[in-house]
Amino acid sequence: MQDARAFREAVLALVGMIPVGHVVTYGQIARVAGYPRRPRQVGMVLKGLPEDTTLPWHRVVNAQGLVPSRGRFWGALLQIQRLRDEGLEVAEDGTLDLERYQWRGEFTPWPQL
DNA sequence: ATGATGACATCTT
DNA sequence: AAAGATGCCATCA
Repeated sequence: MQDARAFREAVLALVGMIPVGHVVTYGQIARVAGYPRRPRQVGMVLKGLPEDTTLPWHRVVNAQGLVPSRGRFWGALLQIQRLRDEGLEVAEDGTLDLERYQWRGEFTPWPQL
């Protein structure tokens, strides 16, 4: 590990690069950030985000396409709501079609945003 | 300081 | 295919 603070910064940066209408998994973020074995810490970072953050944290889901881990956490409903607002089809359970929505492209800063 | 917990993933029964 | 075990490490009690 290099630095917890740097890790957090990297994660936040990547999350902000997720295109609208797409989602990524925790493992994906961790891997691209350069920390292949720390998907969990990614979640820790997001948990620490302020409520008024502009970061699209709702576009981060687990590897199964299930929104929050145990089905319902503090704001699963909110996350699902937001995803739907962006035009994604999310089931009541919070499950969604990863094959269809997972972002597979490069994580680069928005070309025009 | 030690031990338990967790917005997860992956491997092994 | 489904359930259990392991890895990981920052945060909390």
